[in-house]
Amino acid sequence: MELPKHYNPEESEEKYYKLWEKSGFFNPDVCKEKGAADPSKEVFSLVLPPPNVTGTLHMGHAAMLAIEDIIVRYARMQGRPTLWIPGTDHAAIATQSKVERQLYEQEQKTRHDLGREEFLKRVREFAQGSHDTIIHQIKKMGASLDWSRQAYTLDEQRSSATYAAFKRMYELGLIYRGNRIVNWCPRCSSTLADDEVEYKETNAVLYTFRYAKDVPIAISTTRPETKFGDTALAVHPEDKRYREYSGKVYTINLGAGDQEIRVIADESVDSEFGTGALGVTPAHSQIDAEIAQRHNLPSLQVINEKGEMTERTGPYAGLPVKEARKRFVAWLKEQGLLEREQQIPQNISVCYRCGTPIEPLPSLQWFIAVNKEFVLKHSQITGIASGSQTTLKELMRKVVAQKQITILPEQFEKTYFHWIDNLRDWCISRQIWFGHQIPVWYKNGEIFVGEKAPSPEWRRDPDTLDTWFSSGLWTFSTLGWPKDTDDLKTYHPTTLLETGYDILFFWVARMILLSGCLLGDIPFKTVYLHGLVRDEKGKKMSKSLGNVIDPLDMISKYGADATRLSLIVGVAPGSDSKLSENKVRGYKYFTNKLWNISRFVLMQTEDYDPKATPQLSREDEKILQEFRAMAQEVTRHIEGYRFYLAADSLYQYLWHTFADKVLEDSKPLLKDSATRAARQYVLVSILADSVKLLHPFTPFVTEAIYQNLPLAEKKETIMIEPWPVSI
RNA sequence: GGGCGUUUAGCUCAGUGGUUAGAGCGCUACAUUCACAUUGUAGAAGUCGCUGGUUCGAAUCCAGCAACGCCCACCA
Repeated sequence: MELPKHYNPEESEEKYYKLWEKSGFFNPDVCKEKGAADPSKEVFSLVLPPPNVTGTLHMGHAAMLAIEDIIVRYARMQGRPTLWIPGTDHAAIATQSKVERQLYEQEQKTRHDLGREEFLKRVREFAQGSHDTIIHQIKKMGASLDWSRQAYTLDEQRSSATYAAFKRMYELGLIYRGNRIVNWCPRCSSTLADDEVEYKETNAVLYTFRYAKDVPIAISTTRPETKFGDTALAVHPEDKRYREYSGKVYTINLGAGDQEIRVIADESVDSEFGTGALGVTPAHSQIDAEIAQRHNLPSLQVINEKGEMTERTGPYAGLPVKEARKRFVAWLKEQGLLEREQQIPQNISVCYRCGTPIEPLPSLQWFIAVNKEFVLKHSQITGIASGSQTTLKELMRKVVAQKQITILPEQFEKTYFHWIDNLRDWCISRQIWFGHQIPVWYKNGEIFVGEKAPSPEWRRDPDTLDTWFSSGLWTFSTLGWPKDTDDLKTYHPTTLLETGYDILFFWVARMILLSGCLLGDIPFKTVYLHGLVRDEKGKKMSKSLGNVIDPLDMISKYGADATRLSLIVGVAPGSDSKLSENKVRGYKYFTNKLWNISRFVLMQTEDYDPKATPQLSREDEKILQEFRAMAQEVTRHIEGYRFYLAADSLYQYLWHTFADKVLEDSKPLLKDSATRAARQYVLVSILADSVKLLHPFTPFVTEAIYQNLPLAEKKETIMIEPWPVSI
């Protein structure tokens, strides 16, 4: 059969993805049924990190899909029962803000103008649209996901898992409600978890002033307007300058009534900074709150959830913080209290979603206690016996420290431990509407935890859960938990988690926490982290820079196979990579080269008998041996997650050995009837095994070639061909 | 402030103690009715960041330094 002169990706991609879906082999149950998977072999399971339903997929998603599909197709060709679960994430804050922005741009309305129900309807519509686009894009990449098991963090089953998880952790005493300093985003009007806060370098003014003329110690601050909430003045215990004042109490008036300021000594004060004295504002600073706790100081809230001054601040009440700062500094000057104004660089904390500066506030919120002891009933965790006491932090640390979970590349284990060691309680309540509404009900000071109210008089907590709480259940909520399903027994813990290093804390660590707590087990055995896909200059791709390369664009211009290769080759695990259209084009040339290699072989083997076993020459043997050596090397690279080297070896071999040397040398031998049959055998077998080795990387072109090969026995699809070498 | 990483050809990157350091892209010259011009052949191009050490031998191991990048951290 003769192939067309140039490979046409579009045609193959359309045709073969349909064939694969129809075959059912994406589903391990079908593979077992039809004999394509060996039930006695170790299962391979992987969850797709669910993309956010905030829009469309970018090159980072494409790279993730390429890597995971390589691993999954390889496992499947090993004959292992292989499950890759697809799904999407509702991404609470991200999605809600996106719809809010649209609503404001298009209709100048806020979510409050629509009301909770109507607004949520809009968000759901938007999410559905994004979902459909995303699924289409995933399929375009050739990802071999089991669509029969598709999940969504906010669908019925995942929601009931989320509520069940909350209830169990509440009963274990690990979820509690508390009044604590939280990271408050005034724009989102919601709390944020510690790791949802980012830092931005800015220039700030450091004001040095005295509370009053008779207070002997000046303080320095960049937030003078918070000083109405000060209840102490802290100095270092060793600081000789201030030792004599320790314990004194001053009554001051900053223009909003009397305040008592006690001079205290605390180790946490840096005597080198500013005047070496710190105004303690327990209500608006985490560190001050800790000092206040140690010294039993009262806490006065002077800024509210809207970022305005509270009633307590008298003439300043109702003013936005910036305005209050301006007026208060002017007042300090008038009073002759201001000693110095100084420009300093400062890292301010901002919301990771909208960039608005964070306002630390005391607030009544739900938390997960990471240091609290609890009894782990059934434990599969090394070093923690069933029924023994542990803490979430200990559990998270142990599974990695004892190598029950391996993180690759290894350097990220250090980052992980560093994070665990600094971990504080996780604030999981959010004051937004889109998401899982907290399953807690109130009536006359009583609390009931459950998905449904015991009777109609109970009022539900209006807040929703942090999106990472539900996605943290992903490895088991997708398998049917809290029900004890066959899927859960068969596929959990999952074999591998493959994701970007940027969500190591957000997601990976949370999955370890929640799986450990709720199942007493690890969620996955290995974590493989990939880096960011940047533009050709190494800049982050972003709409505002106009340097975004769209995966669908690349696929339609150069094909999915070329796009996949361009995201794999030259990309070291865990490090960022650079992508240019030129690189994609280069791999398009390769798919075409492969196509023409096949065209040549097929043209030379029209009279080839696949059942014959011709006598091979020494040269023939040598060529086959060289191929086998390469095939083993490729296999070892895949086993070691070195996909960049595996793909490169195949590229080198096929182009510069097989095409440039073997095929060229074969031309005379094919013309000679004495050597023709043996050479045909050599070419067909190397080509057949090569497309199998390449199939995980470039599934479409290899399927197209496979379907045309003159083989004695052929499967329905190359996808279920056994891997041609073992190591 | 703490931690992590990177530094090899113009560009992107391989190469974890052993002969003259490799690939892709780019560049130069030549070829071409041949499976493929989305091609082939040949070629130019590197004091392997710097300094010192270990060794018969170092891009590779060790120490120090430098530049760049990233992560964590509420010097208020």
